[in-house]
Amino acid sequence: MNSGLRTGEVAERAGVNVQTLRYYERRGLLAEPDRSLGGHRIYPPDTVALLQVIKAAQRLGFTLDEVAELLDAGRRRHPGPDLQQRVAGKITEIDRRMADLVAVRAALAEVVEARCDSLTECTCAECPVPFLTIGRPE
Amino acid sequence: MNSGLRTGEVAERAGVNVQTLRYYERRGLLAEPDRSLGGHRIYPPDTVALLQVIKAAQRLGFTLDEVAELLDAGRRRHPGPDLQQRVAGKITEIDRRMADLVAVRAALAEVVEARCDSLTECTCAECPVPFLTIGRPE
DNA sequence: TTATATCCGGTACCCAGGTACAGGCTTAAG
DNA sequence: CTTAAGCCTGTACCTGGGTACCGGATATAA
Repeated sequence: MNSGLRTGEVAERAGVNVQTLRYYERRGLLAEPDRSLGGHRIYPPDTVALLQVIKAAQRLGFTLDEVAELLDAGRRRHPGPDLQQRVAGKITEIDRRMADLVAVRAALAEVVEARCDSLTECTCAECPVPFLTIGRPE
Repeated sequence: MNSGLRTGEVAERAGVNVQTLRYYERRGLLAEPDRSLGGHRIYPPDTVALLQVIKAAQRLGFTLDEVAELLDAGRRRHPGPDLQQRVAGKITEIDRRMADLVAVRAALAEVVEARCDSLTECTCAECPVPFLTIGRPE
């Protein structure tokens, strides 16, 4: 009787669109759930948490493919250095991104402080197009 | 004789595709340049720098629309608090993003340290699904 | 002058990540 | 039992940010 949520319930609780559930299923992020006799999906309740994990990872710049990989690298036990390695790689990536953000934040803060009037041809001698050198291509 | 670059030159120097120049023109990021008698675009040399600004801004998470706005908010003088305001807004956004990154970095570092074996159901008591609470929806 | 490299505009396509719609079946409440 | 709400599959479409291809015109060097 209890446990088992329908698509609509899962979607609402996780704050995603119903279609998105099916999309994630196709993409391999959500396992195919059991079905009711009539063919309706019945999700285990922790699906909501899983979706939150997915969304969190996504907000942090992982693509859906990466999320999928991470999840199932995690699921097939035997820790393996696999997950460890991926995670380490991601940390490096994050560090790079943070460095970029720090740089741009500084640049933007300068723009504010100096009361710059333009990003491209600011007239205040002190901030010669601060954007130019930021976060250059890898 | 001198000054005035052709699409190919600009593209190469700025490290972008030739098509991208035309695309940016359509999007209003690049002004329509002068043309040769035969109709070929002739760009002022600082276009290369402008493209670098655009690319930098983009890497930092501004959409092309935002970049376009920022650029022409900047171009029409009378500094106005307009640019200042937008920039301040972006700083706030960046702070949020950095906080997220810091959080996830910490979470990932824990995963590594604790030798977690899964992101969703790690067996090591100390790291109960660290991802879950990170960077929640605004 | 003629070959070769570029450029032109227009249109079509690509990828990621969803979202919408149509037409039909299922489920839960009354 | 009826009926509305919800779900099903399949397919089409959307946004953002480009990229590719076409047939034809231009530019430049030998």
